Amino acid sequence: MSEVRRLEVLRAIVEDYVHSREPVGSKALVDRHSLGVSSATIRNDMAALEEDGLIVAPHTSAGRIPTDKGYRLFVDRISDVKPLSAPERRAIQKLLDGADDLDDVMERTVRLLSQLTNQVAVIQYPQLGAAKVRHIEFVLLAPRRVLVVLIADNGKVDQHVAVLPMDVAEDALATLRTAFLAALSGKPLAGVPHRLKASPVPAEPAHAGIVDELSASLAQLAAASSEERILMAGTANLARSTVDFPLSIGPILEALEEQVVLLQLLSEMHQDAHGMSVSIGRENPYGSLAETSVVATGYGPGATAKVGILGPTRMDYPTTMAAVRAVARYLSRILAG
Amino acid sequence: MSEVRRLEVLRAIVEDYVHSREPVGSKALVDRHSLGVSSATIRNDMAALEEDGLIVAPHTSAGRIPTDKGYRLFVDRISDVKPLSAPERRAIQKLLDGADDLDDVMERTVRLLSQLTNQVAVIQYPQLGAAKVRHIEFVLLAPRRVLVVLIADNGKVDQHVAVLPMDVAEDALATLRTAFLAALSGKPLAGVPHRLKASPVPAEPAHAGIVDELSASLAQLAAASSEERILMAGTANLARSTVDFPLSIGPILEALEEQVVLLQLLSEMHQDAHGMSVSIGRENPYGSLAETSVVATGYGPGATAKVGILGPTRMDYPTTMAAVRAVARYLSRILAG
DNA sequence: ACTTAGCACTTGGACGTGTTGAGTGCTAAC
DNA sequence: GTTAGCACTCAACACGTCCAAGTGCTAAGT
Repeated sequence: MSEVRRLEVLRAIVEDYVHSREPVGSKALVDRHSLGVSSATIRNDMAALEEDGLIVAPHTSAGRIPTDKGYRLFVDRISDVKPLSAPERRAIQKLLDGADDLDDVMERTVRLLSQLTNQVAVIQYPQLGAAKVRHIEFVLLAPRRVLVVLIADNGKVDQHVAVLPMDVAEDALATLRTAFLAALSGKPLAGVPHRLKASPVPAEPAHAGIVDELSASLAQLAAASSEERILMAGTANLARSTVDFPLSIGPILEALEEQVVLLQLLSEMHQDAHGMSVSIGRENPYGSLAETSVVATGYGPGATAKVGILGPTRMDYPTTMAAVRAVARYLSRILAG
Repeated sequence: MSEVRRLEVLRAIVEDYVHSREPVGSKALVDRHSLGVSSATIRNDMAALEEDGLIVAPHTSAGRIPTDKGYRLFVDRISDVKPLSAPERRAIQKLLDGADDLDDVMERTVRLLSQLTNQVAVIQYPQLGAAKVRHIEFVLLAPRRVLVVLIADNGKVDQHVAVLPMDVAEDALATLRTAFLAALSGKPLAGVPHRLKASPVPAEPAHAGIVDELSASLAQLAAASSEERILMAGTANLARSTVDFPLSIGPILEALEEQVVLLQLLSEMHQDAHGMSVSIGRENPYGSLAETSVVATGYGPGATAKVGILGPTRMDYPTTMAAVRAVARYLSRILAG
């Protein structure tokens, strides 16, 4: 019983099952693939594969379907990534080159990826802990309300309305801005809260309350800005892929809305040799995503932020992985340029 | 055959059907409601209601369910809005009072409303065409890349990266900023593109290309900023409400991702005497939302922006309308304060 | 030591049939 | 205008039968 043929059989089962969505039997296999042996031999191989926990039969007289473990072996050892078609590559390039804003890039990327894979696409904003303070702006909205704007050197802008304990003049505010800017400009966002606490910005006693309030706002902004965010697209694709299993769509949508779970999931995934992260079915610890696989990869400087897709365990891994990888590469290029 | 009893029967049918999700027959009606007449009489009334197109029978030997027209009559003439419970009111107040940012307010509102109604909640950002330019900022990111930030007086901030045709010094940029600010400060966002075109900001010949580029960026920003945006939450609720009709969820999710459709829909709805807008089933022109009703109302200054929910035609209109109205009122109060 | 043909066995799904119960419309009496 | 009574319809359910796909096993073949 040759070892390599057994893997070949597993590959055939995975490919057929992904394609047909139906358990695949020994007869069907020898018909569709030229394995050079009879169905009886295949049956023996299948029994061995089942013994190893790589495939299961839903019921006695049905064909086999891959288990999570089977998919895992398939992804790790059997499948070869198939490159994208030329038109697909052109589409990626064309769409992403048209973007200007960071927000725009993120949005286009996630839409593109969801269309390319027919799955739900998610993208994590570049992690900003390493980003530095580029600019600070105070804008007087009303006598005691100041819009505090913090601009990071990677183009991300966040704002927050601070309510002051007393009135403040425009020019006093401008002076304060200069002081804050001198203290923080070029410093990493992540260190802002600590820095403000350790060495407060000096101020006339009359303005102490104001400075405190502004410091608090800036600290909060810096924290919020280095907090991670997620964008997603293609949730409608869920409906198609779970059409035969409509119960499961609710929990998945919930998990998607709960960004914390997604962030956790993305950050916990460990990359393989090629920098791709794949989590299959119950490999992830979230019950509501038990039937769901995630294919992701890092992008951008240091490949710290993740971009990827989320779909049913029964998915076309080679093609999906190719799409995710290609998009991430273009994306990194765009962000670097 | 009394006219008022016929409406009473319609009301009973709507209420029972919304509650049970099953066609309701004459016998069940007299059991659950004390109408004071026999089932045979109800049958006559039902026949009349069906004649009027207010209810239909899915098949010969089944009970009746309301038509869109039936729901319409129910909403317009029969139902009375039931006030929210005290705990619900407290929850609204507590949650919304904790918000600071405009973005934060929007997000909290939409989450709250989706939880309150168990439906998909949507909210349209306050329309910004009437907002005015509060502040402009140019931030040099790289030799020829300038982050253009436009701050409106309602607290909304938008940014865009402009790529200049030549290098520019920090101080020259500061001078330009002052010039732009002088020209645009306090002017309505909507008028910015035209204003820049009609009377361009003066510049030394050497900076002409730069000024053009910055003008274009600002014009684009102003246009994008007065463009309408939508936030939504609770899509997972769709799964529950369409559990017996899983085919329909896909198109609805698509429509939700296509913000243009939603904006169109919200803006086209006409308000009733109480300021509420209700669109029932096929009353809206979008095929994919044929089974979907929308309950919305305006909020904020002038009640121009809309907030509301979206759910199956078979929904509890009185309760839903009460929740939407209450949230919109609190929201208006918050934004005004 | 593998491979293969053959065969008995299992079983979900498709199909046909009968039964039931909720619900209707109609008619005739009140 | 209301009601009791009745014949009728039809989806839903429960069975029973049949069939095709698929399996595991055994014995023979290379």
